[in-house]
Amino acid sequence: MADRRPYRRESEERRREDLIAAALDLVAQGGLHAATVRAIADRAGVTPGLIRHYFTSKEDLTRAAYHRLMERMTSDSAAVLLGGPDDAMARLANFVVASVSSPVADPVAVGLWAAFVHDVRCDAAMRDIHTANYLAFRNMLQGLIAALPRSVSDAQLRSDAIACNGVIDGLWLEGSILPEAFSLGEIPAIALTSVGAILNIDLVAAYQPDRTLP
Amino acid sequence: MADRRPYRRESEERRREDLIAAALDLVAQGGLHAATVRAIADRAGVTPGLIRHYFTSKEDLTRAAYHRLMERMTSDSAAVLLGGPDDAMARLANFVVASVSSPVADPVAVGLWAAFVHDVRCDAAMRDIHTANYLAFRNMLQGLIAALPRSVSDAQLRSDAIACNGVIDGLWLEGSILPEAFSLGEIPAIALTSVGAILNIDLVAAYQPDRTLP
DNA sequence: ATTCTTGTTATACGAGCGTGTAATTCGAGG
DNA sequence: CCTCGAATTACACGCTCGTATAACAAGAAT
Repeated sequence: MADRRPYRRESEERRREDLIAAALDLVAQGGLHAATVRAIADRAGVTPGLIRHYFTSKEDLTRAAYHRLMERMTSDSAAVLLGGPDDAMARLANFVVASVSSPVADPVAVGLWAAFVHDVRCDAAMRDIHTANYLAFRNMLQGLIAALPRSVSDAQLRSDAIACNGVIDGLWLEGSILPEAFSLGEIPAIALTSVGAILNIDLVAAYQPDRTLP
Repeated sequence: MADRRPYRRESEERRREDLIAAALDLVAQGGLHAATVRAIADRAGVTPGLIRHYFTSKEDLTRAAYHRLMERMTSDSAAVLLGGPDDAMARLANFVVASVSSPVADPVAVGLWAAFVHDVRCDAAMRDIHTANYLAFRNMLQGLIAALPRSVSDAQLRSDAIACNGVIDGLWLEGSILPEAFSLGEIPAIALTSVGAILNIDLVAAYQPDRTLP
């Protein structure tokens, strides 16, 4: 037998990582139907058979990819809290702005996220992944709200967090799907004003953009 | 040849209608990949070939289905305005509640909507459909806000509409994807409070549920 | 050097996809 | 009642899908 394709052995972690990244790239670019086993393997630089060596089925890979996506989105939002100001209002304001700005808010990210929504509804494992990450995000937000110099009941705190999460998600969605419908900085400004109105504080004045970046 | 399937001739409008409804049903139930030409034809009670007689391609049918879906969602929200109270605040309150309640807010509807998001990003025709319907909804909301007894600038009115639309969309999304995470009536109540806070009015008191229904 | 494990490639299979094209049969107009 | 256009069915084609399985080779162990 002539020329068989040469290859290098890699760690399981590395291979799973590459396959997941390839799958997410393809879904982002061409939707769910573009992420076929052959295309994923090709982009990851391996042959299709290898996918079934690391994932029991394509569905298994899909779940892993969704898990990774949600992790990335939550951590991108949380990143802004590290090294930021200490003031509670400023921290909340920065978090709100980051959540409706790039890279969290991004046409590709929304398309990617939407591709999995149907499965979240129908697949229990997918729903668990979603629930955990949704609550993680909301609790992060609730923690920031709780740190504000106000005194409200626990029930009120929960309602405030849901409401603020709602307006952030809604603006994230609209700004990402239809970016050309809004002027530059319009969505972040509206997000600050709205969250401020819901919590009855002046978030616009509290916003402290990161001056360590150009 | 023996037994060929009997059939009745129907109007073009009726056939297109049935095929679109069948496609939407299938996407809602099993995602985009479940809406194959064969499955659509089967559900519509015809044979696959007929689809290409009324639509130039499957993509053409997909666009028509998305158009129909968006129409339905907007008109479901608008329906609450007909025959409702005359008071501007009450009209807005009812509209807000309807937008985050069944049938507008519904797990199936969200799954259906999400299935098309990727195409909206990549297909110009799909994006046009989306833009038109998004703006129609937002303008309807803006009209309700403009009718309130307040005096604000046009720019402020636009910002208010975007913000209210954002919180409505966000709550619609979260309540529909994860209904079990909220208690009964929690989402509508939060929607009223939030929109009221953004507009600085008491929407909760203004809400007048339709008493003609049981 | 040689062996052995197993990560990796190669290849095949059946099912289902969207799409063309020809054969039928419905039902309206004469 | 007959005719005839066209709505509808029937069928085949080429392709791609996810999966199964066998052959191979890389690299650590000896």
